[in-house]
Amino acid sequence: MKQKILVVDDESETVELVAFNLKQAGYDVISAADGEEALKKAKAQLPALVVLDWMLPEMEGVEVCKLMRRDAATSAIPVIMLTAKASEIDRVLGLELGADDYLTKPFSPRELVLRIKKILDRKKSKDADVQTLAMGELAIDVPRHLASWKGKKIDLTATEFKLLTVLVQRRGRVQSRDQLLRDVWEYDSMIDTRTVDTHMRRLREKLGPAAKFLDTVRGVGYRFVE
Amino acid sequence: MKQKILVVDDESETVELVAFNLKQAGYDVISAADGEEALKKAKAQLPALVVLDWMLPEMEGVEVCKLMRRDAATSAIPVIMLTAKASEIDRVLGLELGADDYLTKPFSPRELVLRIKKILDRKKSKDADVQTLAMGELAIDVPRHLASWKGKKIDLTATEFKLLTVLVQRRGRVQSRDQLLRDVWEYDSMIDTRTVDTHMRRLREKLGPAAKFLDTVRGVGYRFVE
DNA sequence: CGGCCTTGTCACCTGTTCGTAACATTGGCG
DNA sequence: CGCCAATGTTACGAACAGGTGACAAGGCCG
Repeated sequence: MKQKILVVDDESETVELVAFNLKQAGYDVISAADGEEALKKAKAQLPALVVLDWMLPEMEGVEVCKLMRRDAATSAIPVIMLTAKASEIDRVLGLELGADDYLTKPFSPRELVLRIKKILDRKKSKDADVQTLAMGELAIDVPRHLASWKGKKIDLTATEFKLLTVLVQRRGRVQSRDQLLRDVWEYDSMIDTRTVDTHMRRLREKLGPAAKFLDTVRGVGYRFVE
Repeated sequence: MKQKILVVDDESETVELVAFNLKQAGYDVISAADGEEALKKAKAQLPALVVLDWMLPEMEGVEVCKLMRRDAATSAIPVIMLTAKASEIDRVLGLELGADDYLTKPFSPRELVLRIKKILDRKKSKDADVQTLAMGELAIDVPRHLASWKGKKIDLTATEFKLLTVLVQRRGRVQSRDQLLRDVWEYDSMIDTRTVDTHMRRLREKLGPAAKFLDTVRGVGYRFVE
């Protein structure tokens, strides 16, 4: 089964050049010429990776990247950015955007293919074992939506499960209530930050002995102990 | 503090040979003769690195490696595999297992030590970079919201932590009370500048011996000595 | 339709934290 | 040496943050 790659650029030459090389390398290619189209296709077709031009009409490539990260359906799709200015590189790779790699224009199509391959390979191997997280006796199976303690299943609601997953994935680091609201409840939820507390309580209740992993950091937020 | 290395092999000669050379090189060595024991010790003692024989009774070295990777407690520990067959090399280093390096038997103990050193050094320099401020024995980890003195955790409230962070980030330079109020308490707080003094006192109290870093500059403000 | 589960919001309560003021000490300077 | 301003120290009430129980508004399913 071929992996699908979405190429986003408003210059049709660039798209064609990239598409040709990627097809040659054995990938399926779909394309978009502006940000809106890109988002729609990304969400509808769930490509394995997105090649995204920094400069786009209407919406900046930056915006597209941010919005993709925000939507749970597309947040895990790797993004490679194409940029004209080397000076933007820091922002691209930084946490603000979370792109996985970048290339400055003009770029060698061959190098692009190589980098794509590297990212997809890395991701494939990660998916294989990272989808089940184990913390001592606490196990979390993300795709199957199952959590268990010492082999015994724990019944969690959708929100509780997502909250737990987010905390575990960032174990060690403290997450503020706002951050959790953004990442668990999706964006601009007009939700009271105290709601997080309530869900933490329910989570703790259900986790029982495993609740010891959930740490409150007064004045800051919550953390899953390492 | 010596780094601990776990050596796993069912042949006691090999273990002894390796252990001898590693001790000579300044490492602490623990050993295990089979997979189960290896997993137990890896989890309990959290060695800095594991040397793992490919062939083990009961459980294959491969299995041990996979299981270690799956448990969050041990997933970050580097593994070096010892294998008899050169043909297995691809699988070992491949993404399937995620070993960090390999050696084919028979191997030169000297080379093993060199490779271990290389891996541990690489890892150390990686750990040092992110957001962790270290001042001698005083360590501050911003995302984890942890402060420690000689490895021992210091309990700080949110404001104390932020005050310390700001001072450390600008170590060497004197910060006026007004500046600290702005940067730690945010916006133009209507707060008495003497409040800073009180917090400095609390901070000093909790830091104990590390309080020597906090310097009062009479008539000006405070400074974290370099 | 009715009951059950989920979820967001309150209100209440507790221990902790914070800001302030009052008092003690220190250090610079004449 | 003695004074005064700056800083250290102590104590305390108010404010706050987080835990907890209760509840109502949906949503889902039989």
